[in-house]
Amino acid sequence: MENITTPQTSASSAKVLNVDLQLCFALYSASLSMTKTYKPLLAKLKLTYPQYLVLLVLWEKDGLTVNSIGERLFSDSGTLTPLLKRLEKIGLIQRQRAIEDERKVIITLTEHGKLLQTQAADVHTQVACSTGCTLTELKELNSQLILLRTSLINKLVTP
Amino acid sequence: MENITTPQTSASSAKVLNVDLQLCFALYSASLSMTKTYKPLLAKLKLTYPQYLVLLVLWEKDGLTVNSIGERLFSDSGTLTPLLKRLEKIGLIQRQRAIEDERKVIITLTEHGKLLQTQAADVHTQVACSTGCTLTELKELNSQLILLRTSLINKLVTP
DNA sequence: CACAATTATATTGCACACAATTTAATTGTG
DNA sequence: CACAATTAAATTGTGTGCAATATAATTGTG
Repeated sequence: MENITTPQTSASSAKVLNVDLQLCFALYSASLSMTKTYKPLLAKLKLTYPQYLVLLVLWEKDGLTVNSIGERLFSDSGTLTPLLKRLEKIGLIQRQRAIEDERKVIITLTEHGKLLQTQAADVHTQVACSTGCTLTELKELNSQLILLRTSLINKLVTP
Repeated sequence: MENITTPQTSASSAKVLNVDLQLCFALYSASLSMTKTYKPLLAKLKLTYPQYLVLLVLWEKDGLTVNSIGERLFSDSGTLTPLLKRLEKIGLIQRQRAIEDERKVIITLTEHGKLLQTQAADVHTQVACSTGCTLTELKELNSQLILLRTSLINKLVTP
């Protein structure tokens, strides 16, 4: 689309414009496409993708606080509180204040919530197939995105 | 985190679970981080990232219909109509029905909207720097994400 | 030309994402 | 111990993202 003649040192030149711009959009649109791919599969379990992420965290380690879940998923109480209330409403989790520190809310899976893990197992596989990527590709892309995310988050806190 | 012993043919094994799971989440969280990186930069221009994307499209080619913009950005009227109304409200674009086909709404940049392009030029560069990637890396990641997106979208229409 | 089908946008409703503020509990300090 | 500071969630408000539906204009067909 445009010819980049900048040397391969760092992405600081004005010529970078379109490349980085394209990357951001590629990231943004690929992420939305991924969510759309998950949607019909998760709909069978009556879940949204963010709700599914919370369950993944809880299936790995149950009884976490809202904050711990938020740290794992890079989101805060403004997002999590209403989401968790919905998960509670459909009977997948329980929310209860910690006895030793009543500021904390402990999230626990119900039996139904635990059982859902088995049904959800297929979901991953189907999405992985839809990516059309090999395992190696998935793993490489994964590492690159994690590096990118780390870089972006670090620049956020210390600009 | 877990040992994958599946051969490198396709991502269809049950062992894939956590890897693809990580990729989807890496994509999701990297995309959100990117938006957060843009946020303070775009706030100076009183823009959100999706609004900025619409302007990018219009700066490239003005006078498009809602649909054309939607095709470019992979989004529909449900998202675009309110977004475009906000851009109109802050005086960056104009919305007017096409005279030859009154179902269509033509989006045109105002003078203010055109002038904003200059001020927005810095934004790309700053975000590119925050990625901590070289140009080569940005370009490669970009291509991979486009491939991934294409694959996902194709699987969506023909499952 | 009437009228069903199609097309383009708008509307509605729900679920995030996130900044900013509030509330309530706990901790630290004099 | 009182009280300011801190911490953990919840709340509020704005802006998407998207499915489903509605509305209005245009096109295709008999």
